[in-house]
Amino acid sequence: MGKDGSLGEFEQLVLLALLRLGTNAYGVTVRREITERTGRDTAIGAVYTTLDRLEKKGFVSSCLGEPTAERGGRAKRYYKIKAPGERALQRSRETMNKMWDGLLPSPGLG
Amino acid sequence: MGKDGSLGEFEQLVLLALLRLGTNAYGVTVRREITERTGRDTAIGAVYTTLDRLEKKGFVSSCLGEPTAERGGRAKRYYKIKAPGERALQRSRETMNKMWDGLLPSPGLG
DNA sequence: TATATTATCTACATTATAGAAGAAATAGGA
DNA sequence: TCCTATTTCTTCTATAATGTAGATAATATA
Repeated sequence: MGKDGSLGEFEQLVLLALLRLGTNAYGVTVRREITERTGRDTAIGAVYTTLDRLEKKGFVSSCLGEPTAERGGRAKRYYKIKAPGERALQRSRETMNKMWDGLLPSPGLG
Repeated sequence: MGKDGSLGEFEQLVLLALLRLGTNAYGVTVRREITERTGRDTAIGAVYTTLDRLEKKGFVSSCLGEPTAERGGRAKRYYKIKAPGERALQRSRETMNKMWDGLLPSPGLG
């Protein structure tokens, strides 16, 4: 994170996935949400390391759930975005919007 | 750059600055454009290293201009975005849009 | 025991950031 | 004129933060 608290590209995708998934956000669903929605093929390891870092920064919180009665029903670690995370996300969006503002329609873009 | 050619956050800002500046895009003006428009204070070194990388990837081209008759009028290196750069920029934007889609208005965001 | 689902660990590549140093121009006074 | 200061800009070097991915481990049912 920059000294100003700005987020990286993938960090933003992960935070957005948390928002979309609501109470069902854990490693595997986060990865699936990003892959299905954007077509970007991400490794599961990338998702976890990013979630770890976001938690260290105080942008998300996590808690371990209960195992479920199904094959491979290992306990999941659920993640939730926190207020500072939402604010950082919003700032990143606005930064981009300001740079894009008025740029479309334009030759070659749009 | 990811194997898929995705751009980092700052790389996007720099490419957008090139688009905005047109024929007057060089290190110093790129930095100024980003700082003034987004409020994000960036070091000049960061701008140059990013421009270098983008050129190596074939996303921008550069050429050295003529010195100008003014104090400190050293020759500037002018940058221009290339078609692959514009496409990468557009893809990055769309990826984010897909994740943001339908998320606003939402409690805490907007 | 085999297989499924998920988490954790480890290592490395790519991007981001910043400061220091260098190059090349004019300004201005001795 | 010549020297030094100052301005503008680029280049170089080093380090921190993010992105990526594979291997390993844990824990559930079949």
